[in-house]
Amino acid sequence: MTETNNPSPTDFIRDIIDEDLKTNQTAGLVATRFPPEPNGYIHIGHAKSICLNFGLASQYGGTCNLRFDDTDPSGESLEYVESIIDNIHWLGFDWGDRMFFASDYFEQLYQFAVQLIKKGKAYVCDLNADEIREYRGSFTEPGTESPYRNRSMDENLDLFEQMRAGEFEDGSHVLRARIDMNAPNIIMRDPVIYRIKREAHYRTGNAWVIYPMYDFAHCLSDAIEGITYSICTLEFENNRPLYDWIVEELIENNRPHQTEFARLNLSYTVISKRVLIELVENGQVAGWDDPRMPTIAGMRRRGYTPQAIRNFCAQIGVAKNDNLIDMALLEHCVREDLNEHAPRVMGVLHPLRIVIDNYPEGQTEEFECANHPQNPDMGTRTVPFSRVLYIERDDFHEDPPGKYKRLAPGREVRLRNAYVIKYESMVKDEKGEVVELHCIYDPQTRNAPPADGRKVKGVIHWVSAEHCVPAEVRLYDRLFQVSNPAGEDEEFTKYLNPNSLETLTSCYVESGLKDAEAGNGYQFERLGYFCVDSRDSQPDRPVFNRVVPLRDTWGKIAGKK
RNA sequence: UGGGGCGUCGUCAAGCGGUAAGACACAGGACUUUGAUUCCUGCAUCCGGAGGUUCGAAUCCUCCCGCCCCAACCA
Repeated sequence: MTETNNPSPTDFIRDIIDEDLKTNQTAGLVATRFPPEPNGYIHIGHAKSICLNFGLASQYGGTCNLRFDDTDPSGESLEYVESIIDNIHWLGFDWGDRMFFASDYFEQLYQFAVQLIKKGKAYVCDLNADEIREYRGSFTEPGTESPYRNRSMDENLDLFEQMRAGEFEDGSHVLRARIDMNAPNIIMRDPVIYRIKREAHYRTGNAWVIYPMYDFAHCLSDAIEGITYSICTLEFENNRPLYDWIVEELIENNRPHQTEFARLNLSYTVISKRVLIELVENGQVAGWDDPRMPTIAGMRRRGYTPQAIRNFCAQIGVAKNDNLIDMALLEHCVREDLNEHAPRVMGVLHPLRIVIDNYPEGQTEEFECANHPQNPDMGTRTVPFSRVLYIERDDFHEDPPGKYKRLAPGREVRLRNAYVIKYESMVKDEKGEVVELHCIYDPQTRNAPPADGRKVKGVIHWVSAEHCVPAEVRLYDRLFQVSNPAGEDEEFTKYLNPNSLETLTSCYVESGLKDAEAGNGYQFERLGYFCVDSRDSQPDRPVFNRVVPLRDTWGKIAGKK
């Protein structure tokens, strides 16, 4: 796969690796990992991390593991594991046989904990959660040592074994690292590394009632897998001293190192798993793969392409600045890819019936149309033409605004791939609404400019009423009305865009789209890119999702007035 | 408030002591049987602020200001 932009992106992480390689810090190895917790679907923010981790591995001839960080059974499930695997593959990355689960390391991790106890560096604490919090102190006050901090090694070993054996109630005991209750970094004030939780784990079932905490499991999982670069987001920067502490206590050689980068934020949406789960559970979207969701599944169903997402991730770069990336950049990447690859077709979203008065009744002819104006290799297709057509309601104006160059009383316009037609008359209903147009066509203009040299500026799309197929089209807009919903003080749902989905049920698309395959993307000329919905589309009743509209210079001009 | 991190164009982001890349966005223009695509052109005398070091500073030093993260038995 070739990225079209940023051919050789550089960033501070690559600088670090280059330097390490130069000074032989990792024996020439670059081993990364992508470590999702299977408690939700992955989103565009994860894509940034996936592109970084897998990208590094491929760039430096290293490896990137997929590791499920499944140390907290609540909320984790196989469904999520499967969706994550599917989504990463779809994005275009592969981990070969290097798929791992932190839960597979539970026994090893337990033994590491025992080792820590034997070194006098961990103890079983009987304080409850509230008490632990109180003893922890605050930003300004140091913590207080737990009364259980100085238990003997044997007692700790015995108690920890009992914890594992299920002798204690949930929450009654925890295993804590014995570090420093006065540490200015609160994370280092004897952090909890094991808790008792009687909850079935989706993989280990009821084999365990104690589970390791992230800080303990993650760094050791990295070490077990021989990870050289453990790349995570900025909010874990505070945890790095603990990461290093654990690794230094328990790992002799080839210790992994953590490097943090800024997570992605995207305008007009929100990409925190917690919030996305809420949207799904409250029914504010139709599911994890709702095309409005910033999830990989949602973007896929919407019609975004893996290449577009990868290009986007390359474009945004990797740094440590907090950021809010303009959604317009993502849309640009999507258009850029679709412009090159999507076949052109015609579809009418808001149909207006038009009769070509001088075209013989019952006659049909076929036009050969290019599937891509700039790329003849994409071939042609035939599109039927007849006396009665549908055009876009918007392409006719009874009283056209300035610079408008489409159809209007007295005007001529080119029917895309077909004839030039001229306005004759209109038919209105009792409400004064235009319901039908009558035009005449110029037979000389088939594939040719008007013989007398007159210029016809406007070009509009159309479908033949007799041949077209009815379709449903779903128009999507930004999920939120404010650029940074996560930054608002009030509940984010207040800023949901009520018009993020508009369903059009009486659209017509050209006949060739009758059996369009799910997932296929097309450009509906002059409108935008559309993708056959993978869930709801039927052979005789296709459903299209608008991936992204075409850039609309006219809309800007018209919008200004 | 203690600790950690970050401040370069509207949004991202290069830059690593030698005089501000690039992308998106935006604004003009050319071409066009998609008001699309493509193609030109413009868009930070200035790098959070103030001092200082230096022949020379976005890059080094000092102080100040602002934003983000940490007080889950979540990750």
